[in-house]
Amino acid sequence: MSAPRTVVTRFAPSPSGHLHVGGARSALFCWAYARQKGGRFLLRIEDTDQKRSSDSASIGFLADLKWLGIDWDEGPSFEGCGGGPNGPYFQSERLDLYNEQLDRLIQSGNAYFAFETAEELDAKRKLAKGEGRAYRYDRAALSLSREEVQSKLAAGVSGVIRFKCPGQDVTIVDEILGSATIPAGEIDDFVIRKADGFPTYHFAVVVDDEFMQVTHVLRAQEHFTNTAKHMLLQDALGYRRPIYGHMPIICNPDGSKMSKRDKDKLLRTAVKSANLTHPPENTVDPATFQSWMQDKNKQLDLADAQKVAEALRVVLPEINVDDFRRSGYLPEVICNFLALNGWSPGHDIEKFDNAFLIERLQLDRIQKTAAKFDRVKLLSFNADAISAMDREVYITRARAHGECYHAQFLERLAAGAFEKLAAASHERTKTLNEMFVTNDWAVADDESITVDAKTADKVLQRGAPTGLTHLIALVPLLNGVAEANWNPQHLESIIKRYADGAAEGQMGKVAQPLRVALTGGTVSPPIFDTLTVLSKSSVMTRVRRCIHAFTSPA
RNA sequence: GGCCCCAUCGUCUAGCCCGGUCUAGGACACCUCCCUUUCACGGAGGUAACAGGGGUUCAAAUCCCCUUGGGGUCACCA
Repeated sequence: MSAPRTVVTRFAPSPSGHLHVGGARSALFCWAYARQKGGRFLLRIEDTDQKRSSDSASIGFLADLKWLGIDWDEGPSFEGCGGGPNGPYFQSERLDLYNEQLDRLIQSGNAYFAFETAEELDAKRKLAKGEGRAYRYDRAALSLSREEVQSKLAAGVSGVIRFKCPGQDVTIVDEILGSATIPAGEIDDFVIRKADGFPTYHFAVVVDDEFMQVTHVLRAQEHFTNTAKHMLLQDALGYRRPIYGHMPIICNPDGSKMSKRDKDKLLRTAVKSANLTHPPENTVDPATFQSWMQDKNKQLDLADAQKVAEALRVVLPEINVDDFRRSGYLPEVICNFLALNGWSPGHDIEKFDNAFLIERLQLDRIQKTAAKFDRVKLLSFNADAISAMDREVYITRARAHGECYHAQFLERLAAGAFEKLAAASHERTKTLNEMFVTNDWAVADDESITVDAKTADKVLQRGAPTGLTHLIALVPLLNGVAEANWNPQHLESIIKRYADGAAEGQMGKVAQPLRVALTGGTVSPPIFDTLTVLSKSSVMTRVRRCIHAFTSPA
C-alpha cells in the first residue's frame, strides 16, 4: 500500500443558473471534510455544455460560496481564493488533456468512434421503449472498419466517441450508502466525447479528479449510478480510485426534487393561468418570452424571472443561496440548517457553527434518506440567531443588508432613526429583511398615511369613548412634550397617565388609535418606539390629519 | 418498465452498526393556557412516529426475508 494521500475534496458545479441549496450543502460538506482532515478543497467549473454555460453564473456561485464562509484552496480566482497548480479549473479550458486521454483509450481499444445522429438514436430509443425493452446502445459503430472511420473523419462527418464498456458487474463502495452492485449489461457504451469535441460529464469528471488528485468524491445521490461508469473509466485509464460518498437529495415539501427550475415551473403555471400570450409590460422581450414558454428546459434570467413574477403578483420560491440572502437569512444559519438536512451530530444538538461541523462531521453519520427542506424551521432558526445577537451587531448587520437591498429606505430615514427602528425591530424580527418591508410608515410622507374604513371603524369610531376622542385628547399632551423629552420613557409616562385617567388604565384603547394614526395600520413596533422613530412634528402632523379625516364636517 | 438505493412523529432527526437502559428522546410546526399597547417574543402544558406481514430470539425500532411505499438512474445535461 502506498502512503495515505492528502485528502482532497472538490465541488464541481456546472455554471448553469446559481448556487442552489442542494449544491450549497454538497460544497459545505466537501469543504468541512477537507478542513477536518487538514486537506485541500477545490472548486472546478464543469462547463462542458456549451449551450448552457455562461460566465456570469459562475461568478454568482463564487460569491455565494464566499458569503457562506466557504473558501477554496484551488479553483477559479476570486477575492483571495483560488489559483493552484492543477488548473485551469474550467473544464472548457482543459480540452487538450481530455483529448490526450481519449487518445489513450482509442489506442488501447477501449473507445471507438460512432456516427449515428441524435435522431437515429432517438428512434432506436423510442422503439425499445415501445417494445417494453430497456434501451442499450447496440454497438453498431463497433463494426465499422478502421478505414471506414478514417474516411468519415476525413470527410468531416461529425461523430462521437463511445466508451467500450467491459461486460462485468461493478460494485460501488460508498462511505454513506454502503456497497451496491450494478449488474453487467446495465451500463452501455456511453458517449465520452460529444460531436462538438467537448467531453461529456462522465469523462471530464474522471480525468479531472485524477489529475487534480481528488481523494474523496462527495456528491448528491443522483450521481450514484453514474459512479459505476466512472469506475469503469478509471480502470480503463489506469487511474486511482477515489473514495465515494453520496449524499441524500434535498427535496421540496411536496417531495419533488428541489431544483433551480422550480421558479420557471411556477412562473409558467402562472402565465398559463393568466392566459398571457405576450410578456407583461417592461419585463422580457417577446422573443425570449415565447421561446421560454415553449421549451420547458429553458430558464429565464433571474432578474427577468423576478420582473415577470412581480408583474403576475406571484412570489418566487427561495431556491438559491442568493434568494435566502436577499430574504434576510444569515449565512451561518443557512450553513447550520443545511448541515442538519442530511447530517446530525447526535446528542440532540441542533444549533452549531461551521467550526463545530468541521470538528464533528462524520461521513457514516450522513443520512441515507432524502430530506424535505423545511423553510419554516429555517425561519425559526434564523429568528433565534437574530435575537441572540448583541444589539450593536444586529444594527450593523441589518444596516449592511439594507444598504444592499433597501438603499431607498435608508435614504429616506431621518438621521438617527435607523438605530431606533432597528432597536425596536430587533427582537420581533425573524430576518434581516423584515424591518425594511414591514415599516413603510417610517419612510412615508406624512400626507400619504391613510386608514382604511374597516380599521377606522374598529379602532377610531367604535366604543365609548371612541379612539378618535382619545386622539383628540392626546394632541395637546403630545404637543406639550419638549423636543428634548421626545423619548420613549417620557412619552410613556405621559401616555400612561392619560390612559389611567381616561381609559381605565387600558393602554390598548389609547395605543391603537395612535398607532393607526401614525402608521395607517394596526401593527408596528411598541407605540413609544414608533413615536420616537418619527419626529415630533411628523407625529403631530399625522395625528391631526387623522383626526381631520375622520371628523364629520359640522 | 429495467437496474440501484432508501423507509422512526406533519417536517428535520436521536436511537439501529454492538437486540434488553425505548411505556421511542430533541427541534420546527400545530393545539391549550399564561403574559401582553398591536405584531412578535417569552413561560407552562399537550397531540403526534418505529410502513405492513412473516421469521430469528427469553427479548426486535434495532438482525433476516417478503410486500408496500418513496427516491435516484437509464442523454452528444451535469
